[in-house]
Amino acid sequence: MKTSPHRPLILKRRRPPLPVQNAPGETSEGEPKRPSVQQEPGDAQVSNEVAESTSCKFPVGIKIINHPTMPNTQVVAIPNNANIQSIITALTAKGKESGSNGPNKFILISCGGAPTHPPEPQPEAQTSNDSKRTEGITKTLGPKPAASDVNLPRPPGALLGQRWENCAGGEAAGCTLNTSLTNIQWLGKMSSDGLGSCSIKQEMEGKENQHLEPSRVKVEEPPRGSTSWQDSVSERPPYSYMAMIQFAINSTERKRMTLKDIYTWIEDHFPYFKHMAKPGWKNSIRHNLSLHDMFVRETSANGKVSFWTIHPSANRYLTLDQVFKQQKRPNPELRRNVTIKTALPLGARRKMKPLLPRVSSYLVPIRFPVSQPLVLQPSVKVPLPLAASLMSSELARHRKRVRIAPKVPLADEGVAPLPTAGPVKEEKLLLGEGLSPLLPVQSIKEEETQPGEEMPHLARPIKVESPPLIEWPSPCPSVKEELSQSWEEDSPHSPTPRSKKSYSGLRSPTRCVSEMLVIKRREGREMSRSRRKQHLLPPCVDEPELLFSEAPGTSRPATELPLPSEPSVPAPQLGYSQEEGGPFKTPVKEMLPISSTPSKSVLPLSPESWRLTPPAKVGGLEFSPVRTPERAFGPLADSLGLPDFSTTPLKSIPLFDSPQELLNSEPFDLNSDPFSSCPLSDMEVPKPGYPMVGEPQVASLPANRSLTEGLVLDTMNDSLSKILLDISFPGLEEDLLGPDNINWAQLMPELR
DNA sequence: CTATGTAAACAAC
DNA sequence: GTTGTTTACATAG
Repeated sequence: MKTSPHRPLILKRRRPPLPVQNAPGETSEGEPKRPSVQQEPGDAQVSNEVAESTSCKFPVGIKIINHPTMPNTQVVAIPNNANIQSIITALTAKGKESGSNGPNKFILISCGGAPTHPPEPQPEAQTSNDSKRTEGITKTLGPKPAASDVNLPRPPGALLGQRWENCAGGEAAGCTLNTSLTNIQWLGKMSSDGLGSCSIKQEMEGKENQHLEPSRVKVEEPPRGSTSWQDSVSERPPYSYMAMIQFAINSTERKRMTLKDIYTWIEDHFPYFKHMAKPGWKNSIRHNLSLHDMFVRETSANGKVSFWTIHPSANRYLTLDQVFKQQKRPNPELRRNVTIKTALPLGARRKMKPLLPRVSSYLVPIRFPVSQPLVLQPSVKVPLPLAASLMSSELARHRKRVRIAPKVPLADEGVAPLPTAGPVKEEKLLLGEGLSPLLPVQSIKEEETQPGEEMPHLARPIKVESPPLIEWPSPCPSVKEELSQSWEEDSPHSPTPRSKKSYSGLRSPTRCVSEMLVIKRREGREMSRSRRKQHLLPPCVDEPELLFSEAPGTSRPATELPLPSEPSVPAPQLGYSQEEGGPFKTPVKEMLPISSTPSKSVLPLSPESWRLTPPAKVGGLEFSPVRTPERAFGPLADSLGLPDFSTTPLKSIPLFDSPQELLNSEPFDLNSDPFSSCPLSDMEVPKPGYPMVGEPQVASLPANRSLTEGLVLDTMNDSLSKILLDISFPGLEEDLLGPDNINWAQLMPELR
C-alpha cells in the first residue's frame, strides 16, 4: 500500500446496529454456504424423472407422445390446471438430458379437459405469506417429481407470478432449484457452469493479495455453445463486474446473494476469476457492490447475514444465459472486447483495458411484459429484440437521446411503456424519463403494502407505487425530467428524515423501492464527487413473517424507522441526510439517498419500472410483476430456433428466449382460448416481422377445423415459442391440414 | 466527462 | 480475516 497523499482519510464510520429480527422462518440465511453450485443436482434429478416420463407419465394429467413426424420432438398435452411452469421446467431438463439424441423439442398443448382437480381456490392468494406455498411450487422444479407438483392445483396464474416473487427470496443456497433455473443452466450448455467443478471453491485464496496460480485449471467441459471465455481460464469474460454481479444475484431464486456466494458464482461461471484473476478482483466486486446503487444490501432477519440484492427497480434480471445467447450471435463488438489478454501472464495484463465491453455487457435483452402490448408502440419501434440487444454502444447512446419516453399510460395496465429494449445504457434514460411517470413499482413482494398511504407524500417526485390496481395517485407527470439519473432518488434532503431506506421491515425492498422511487434530481450535480452512496436495507425480512416481528417494535432501533410495518411509512425520502455529515456514513446505505455517482450510478439497469405491473391478477395468470420481464420480445432471434417445425403445420412464434422467461413472466395461458383470450396481441407486438399466424387464419377456419395455440419448447435452443396447431377433426380433408397432414386431434384426443 | 477497473485505507465485525 | 465503504487514480470511449 502506498500511502497516497491524496487519499483522504476515512473517518470512522459507525454503523448503526442493524436491527435484527429474526424471522422465524428465515431459513435462508444460513445458507450462504451453498453457493449456487448445488443447484445442479436438483436439475439433474428433475431431468431424470422427466425422462422416464417420456411416454406418458409425466404428472398426472399430462400426456406425452412422440411427434409423428418429427424426430426428437414430443407433443405434450397439458391439462388446463397443470402447472405449466413446472412442466416446462421438467421438459427442459428432460430435453437437456436427452441432448440431441432424445426428445429435445416439445410442443405443449393445452388439453382442455382433464381438470383433474378442481381448481383450488387458493385462499392464499397472493399473500405474501405463503412463502411456504411458494416454495412448494418452486420446488416443483426440483427433484420432486412432478407428479405432485406439476399438478399442483395451483391457481393458474396467480400463483405463478407470485411465486416468483416470493421465491425470489431464496438466496443462493436457498432454493437450489430455482437457482438453477435462473441460472445458466437453463441454457445448459451455455455456460460452463462450473458447478461441478467448482464446488470446491477456493477457500484458499485467502488474501486478496495473493496470486493464485493458474496452474491447475480445470476447465470444465466445454459446453457446447460456449464461448471462449466461458471455458477459458485465461480469457476474461467480457462482462463488467457489475454485470457479473447481476448475473450472480439473478441466478438465485430470491435474487439475493451473499458476497461470498457472489464470489463463488463468478468463479464457477468464469474460471478466469478463479484461476487467473488477481485476487484483487474480489475487492473490485465489493467495490462495485458498494458503489452502485442498484445493489442493495439486505440483512437477514436475524441480522447476521448480509445479502446483496438488486434494487427491484433497477433489476433487469439479467442472467448469464440471456446474455450468452446474444453473444452467440455474431456480435463483433463483443468479441473484440473480449480478446485481450488472454495469455498474458498475470503481471502482464495489468491494464484493464479491454475488460469489459462496456456496452456489451449490458446488451442483455430487456424483457418486456408481454402482456402489454402497448408497450411497443409503433413509435417505438423497437427493433427486434435482437437488434436491440445487439445494439452497439453507439446505438445505445444514440438511443439515449431518443429514448422514448415511456409513456405514461400507465393506466392501462399498469404496465408501462416500454422502453425499448436497449442496452443498459439506455436504462438510464429510461429511468429518468420514463420512469418517473410510470414507475409503478409494484410492490411485489410486499404485497400488502399499502400504497396509498405513502403516496401522498411523494407527490413530489415520482415515486410511484403502484397499487395493485392501478391507482396511482398522482403519478407523475411533470416530474419526469428529474431523474435523470438515478432511479433512486432522493429528495434533497427531504424533510422527512425517515430513514434511509427504510426498508424496514418490510421485507422487501420493493416496497421500499416504491417509496424510494422518488426521483432525485439534485444529486447529480452536487454530489459529483462521490461516486456513490449507500444505503443499507435493514433487515429485510423476506418473509411475511417479518411483518409481525417487526411490528412490535422489536428490535429495530427505534430511531430508525418508525414504521416497521409498512404502512405508515412516511416518506420516501430518506434521510440520508446523515450521510453528509452524519455520523455514520457507511453503514446505512440509505437507500435512496442519492445516487451518488456523478454519473452513473444507479441506473445501470433499470427499470423495470415500466415493466412492473401491478399485480394484476387479471386473468389468471399473473405474474410477478417483477420478474416478468423478459419475454416479450425477445429474441427474435430465437425464432430462428425453431426451424424444424417448419415441417409441421405449426408455425411457431417465438416468445421467449428461454423457457424461463416464459415462466417468469408469462401470463400466457395455455388454457385460455387461444384466440380469444390469448390474442396474439402479445405476440404481435414483439415481432414485427413475424408473420402472425393467428388471427387471420382463425377467422377463416373451416368449421371442422380448429387451431389451438401451443408452445414449442426447444431445449436445444432454449427457446419457447408460441405456435398454432391445427387440430382438425377427423375427416377433414388432407389438404386442409398442414403440410404434414397431421391430424392432431387424432393423435391427442385430449386436444379436442 | 463517463464508465470501468484497480488499489488501497479504513471501519466494523 | 471478511465484508463494506469510500477515495484516488488510470483508462478507454
